[in-house]
Amino acid sequence: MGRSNARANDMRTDCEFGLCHSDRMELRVWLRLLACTNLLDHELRQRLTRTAGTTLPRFDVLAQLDRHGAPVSMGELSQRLMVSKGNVTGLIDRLARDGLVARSQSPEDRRFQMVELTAAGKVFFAKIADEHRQWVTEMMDRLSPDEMTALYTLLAGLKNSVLANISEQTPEKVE
Amino acid sequence: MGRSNARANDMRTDCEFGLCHSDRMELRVWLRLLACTNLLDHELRQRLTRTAGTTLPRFDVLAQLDRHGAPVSMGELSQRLMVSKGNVTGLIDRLARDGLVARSQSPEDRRFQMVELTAAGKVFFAKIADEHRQWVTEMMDRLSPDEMTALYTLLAGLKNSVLANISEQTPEKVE
DNA sequence: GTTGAACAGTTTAGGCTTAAATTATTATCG
DNA sequence: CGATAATAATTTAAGCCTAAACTGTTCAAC
Repeated sequence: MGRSNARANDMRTDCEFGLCHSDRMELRVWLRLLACTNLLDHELRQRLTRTAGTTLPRFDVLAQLDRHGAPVSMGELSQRLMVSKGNVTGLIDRLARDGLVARSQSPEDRRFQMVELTAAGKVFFAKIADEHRQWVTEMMDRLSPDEMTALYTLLAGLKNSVLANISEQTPEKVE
Repeated sequence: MGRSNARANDMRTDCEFGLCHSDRMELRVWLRLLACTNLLDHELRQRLTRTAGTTLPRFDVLAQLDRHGAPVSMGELSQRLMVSKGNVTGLIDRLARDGLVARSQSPEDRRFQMVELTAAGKVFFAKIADEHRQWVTEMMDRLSPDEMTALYTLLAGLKNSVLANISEQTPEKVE
């Protein structure tokens, strides 16, 4: 924040000429990043709905539970999925209603609600997970392995940059 | 995806909990892309809420209206924003309620509802647009200009790849 | 032990989002 | 001209999402 670099200030003055090529680069990258994510996201949601009658948030929950392989608390699910706790409550409500996950109160600490996949949930997830992975692979098939690696690396840098500037803003961030 | 369980516990350090050695590169890129977008997206939403009492969807509507500079129909807004028409109806309802946009029925074809910024809407948008751009620039400040350019180019390739795989019609290519 | 802070989860109110059904208007065609 | 199709927008039902308030439960300090 206070470290907003010299580059940004130089651009402001250049804006008088209406060009600001470098200054607008960040916005361009952001908008293109958003476009890519939204395209993939919307397509994955539609395919999940049409072929499996489910949604991406539900899929993400199932994937987390499948990966972990053991009961997970609501709070940990919330952190892993990067969504609010209230949101998790609703998602688990609906997944439990459909018989795909099961809740159980922790005997050691009765504040904790532990969640895990039911047998039906495991079967269901196994069926759609492979399809999901194929969809993603397919939609990126025009990028070469080198391009994928380069993109992967650059996104790591971007993520670190954002994380650094977020934790500056909110220093009391957990963990 | 069941084969990934062995490494489940190693992944706690990162936000991309879906990652595993056995997964393909495409999935890793997708999850990292999602992580970057979500981080930026969530932060921008929070700052918009805290500093301006507004939201990203509302901001996007205002930006479109500001850019176009003339009354736009609901349907065109829907296309430009890439959201459903019903969604636009609700967004414009709330923005009109707050006095930031104005509706008017087209005299030539009474099916059309034309929307434009009010004077208050223009003032409001001008105030937050600059802040928004600074936030984005700031959060990407750890990437060099070369890295930004490389990322911008790679994302164009990704966008084209996705577009090619989701659309039967020939998509307009981005640079 | 009692009290109060900290924590896990739920509830609530409001907004965002979509697909599908509906309404109102315009265009087409026989 | 009149029936019908197409179009623009809204409404509806359901789910996703958050912040903030609230309910229990545990724990620590007195």
